[in-house]
Amino acid sequence: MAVGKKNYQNTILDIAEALKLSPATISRALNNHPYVKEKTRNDVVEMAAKLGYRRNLMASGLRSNRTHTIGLIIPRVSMFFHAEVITTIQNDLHKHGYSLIICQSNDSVSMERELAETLYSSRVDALIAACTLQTVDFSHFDKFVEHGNPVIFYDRVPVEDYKATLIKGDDFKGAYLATSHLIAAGCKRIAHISGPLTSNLYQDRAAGFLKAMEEHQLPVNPDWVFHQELTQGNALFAMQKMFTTGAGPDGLFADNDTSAIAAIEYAKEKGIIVPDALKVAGYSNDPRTAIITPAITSVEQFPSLVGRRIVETVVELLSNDAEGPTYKIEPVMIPVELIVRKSTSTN
Amino acid sequence: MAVGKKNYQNTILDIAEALKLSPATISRALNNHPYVKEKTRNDVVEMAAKLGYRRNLMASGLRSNRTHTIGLIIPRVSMFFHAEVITTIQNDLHKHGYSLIICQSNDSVSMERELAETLYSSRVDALIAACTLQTVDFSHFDKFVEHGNPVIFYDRVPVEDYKATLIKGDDFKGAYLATSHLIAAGCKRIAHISGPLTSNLYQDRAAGFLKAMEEHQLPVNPDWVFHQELTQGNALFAMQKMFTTGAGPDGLFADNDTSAIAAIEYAKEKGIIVPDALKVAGYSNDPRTAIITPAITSVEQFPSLVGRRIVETVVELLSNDAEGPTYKIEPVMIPVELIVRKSTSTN
DNA sequence: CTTATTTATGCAAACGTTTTCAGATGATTA
DNA sequence: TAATCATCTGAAAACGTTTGCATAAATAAG
Repeated sequence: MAVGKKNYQNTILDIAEALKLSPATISRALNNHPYVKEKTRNDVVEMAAKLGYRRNLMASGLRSNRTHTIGLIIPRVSMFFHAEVITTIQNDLHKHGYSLIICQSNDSVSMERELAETLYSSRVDALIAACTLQTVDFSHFDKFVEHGNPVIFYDRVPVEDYKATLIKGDDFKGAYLATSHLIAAGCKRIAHISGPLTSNLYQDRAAGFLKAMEEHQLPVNPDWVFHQELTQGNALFAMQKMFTTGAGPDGLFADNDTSAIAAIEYAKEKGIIVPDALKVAGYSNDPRTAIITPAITSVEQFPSLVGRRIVETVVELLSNDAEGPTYKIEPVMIPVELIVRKSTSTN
Repeated sequence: MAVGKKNYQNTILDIAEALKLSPATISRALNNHPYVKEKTRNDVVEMAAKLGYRRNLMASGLRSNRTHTIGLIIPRVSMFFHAEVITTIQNDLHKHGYSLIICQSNDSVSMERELAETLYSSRVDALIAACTLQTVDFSHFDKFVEHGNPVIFYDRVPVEDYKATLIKGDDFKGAYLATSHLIAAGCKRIAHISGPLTSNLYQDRAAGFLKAMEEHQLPVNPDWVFHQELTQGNALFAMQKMFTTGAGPDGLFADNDTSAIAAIEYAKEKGIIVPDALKVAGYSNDPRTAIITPAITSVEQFPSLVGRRIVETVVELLSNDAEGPTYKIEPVMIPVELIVRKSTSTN
């Protein structure tokens, strides 16, 4: 049940001693400093490998003020969109020699604050954040900005001006496309299950929805517009509310796929035929939308493109070694695309 | 487009100066050292808050040889099982004051090696790893073991003896339960879509499958046992192979849900009625199994329990500050449970 | 052949903590 | 009152790198 702990360290000094060189030269050799003889460099690299040397990032970070580590704060890793984004971010960052510390806020603002503090303690070179839906105060990110560390917001971004880079999907357009599509498919009485308006995401989607309705002079029934946390339970509740009193809607635009799926399941149970009696469109193109019967029309957000853009931005901002800008003024926009499936078909 | 970079640091020395104390006292106050006066401690904490001080983890880690950071290597974050495990690990570790560095190997052995090196460079206090299916050589983890850092393997674990802690699901039982259930539901000709036998996971599941078949004296058709990467494409290919020549199987046990889902979709397309003509069971209880029609019987692996056990183990091993054991000899077993759904129903 | 320049190395001081050791203060006991 | 002990604090040395400055060796220019 027990085993002893060896504690030998292979440091730069061990290599120096073995080669009768100074630690400074070893450091330079390993960092590809130009002023080090070819042969010396080879010797050093060889000896390092032989001794199993691995740079101590704490020592090097402490001295050089760069950790080659990026922090990431997200609401949950398990959401499809975020999982995809993370994957791309991590892979791409790795190519550039950066590590990633991933933290989940569980959609709690206080946790988000704590995590920001922790990541600051780790002195990450930059911070990537998809904030909580409730985050309206962004002061916990100030320290990074003041310290000159790039901060990149994506998905859920601050509305006010902030010295950070924004990377956002075209939520207005996504909602507009989905709603217009429902209208084109013949829907006249369209409901909207929206997220809370504290987040820019849902503000934009609500605007896109309204714009499409307005353009086709369709009335918006206020009893059919829900601003709520986008959970399965809430969606079922909304469906119940709409379908137990009088004629329900003939079209539904849901701000996420979990809600759309719940709606479909409610409809199935109540014998409401989708898409004949009710057409449904969701958001995010979660893989589940393709599997359920009927498959659900949804808005693709290109998560891996989001991830790629994020890394591009981070790397660019960090390469401005000394005195470059620490953020981009113009937000980076990611396109959206409507993926049409059975749930909105007309025959 | 540009913004200047401020570079003030709030260090322990700033607090010391402001309070006319020595840095040593500040450090002790912040670390709850017993020998520091109540009032002093309060003053320090207050001033630290006022100055927005945050401990520099690199400096502290360098000195104290503890980073309070744990490394995690997994094949992919986007797989449901892993996403759940991660979530729990991260949340629970955070409660104990540890951060988590998550790395994806993308199921590539060479990437896994690289990541292990990187995490060693970061001098994480412990390493948690779910290895690649192809990982048979575990030497890249040796450094951690030699250095006295706990290594915890889960899901995919080394078969040979290794000075690390193993946390594994009861794969044998899971496969046995699923197969027995198919047999009880009347299946006589059962196929098995298995993963590659390089991994203990699939060895155990294969054994469980065979055991159940044997117990009921059912013959195993070698043409209906596939050892392959568990992708959608491979599963479709397997289905095609089984159903284009002669009478296909009347039962299928798939080692993951992606394969089970692909099988259902193949069956739907070819007009093979599930569960009447073919019963299907999967593994992992992916949320998609509950949504697809028919819903799929699958083996629940309790990912969040896995995560909880992992953290318990890590914390315990790390609390043996100086000279405790660095691993547990007995593997920690996580139970499984068969979740029965429509895809195996008898009427 | 000297002098300037480039290339290659070493010395030593940082980086911000923690921790050992010793010293100071105050309380308690002989 | 002196001696003992527990409680507090400070000085200084680490931890393993990187890097500015100085110097040495090799090369180029005058």
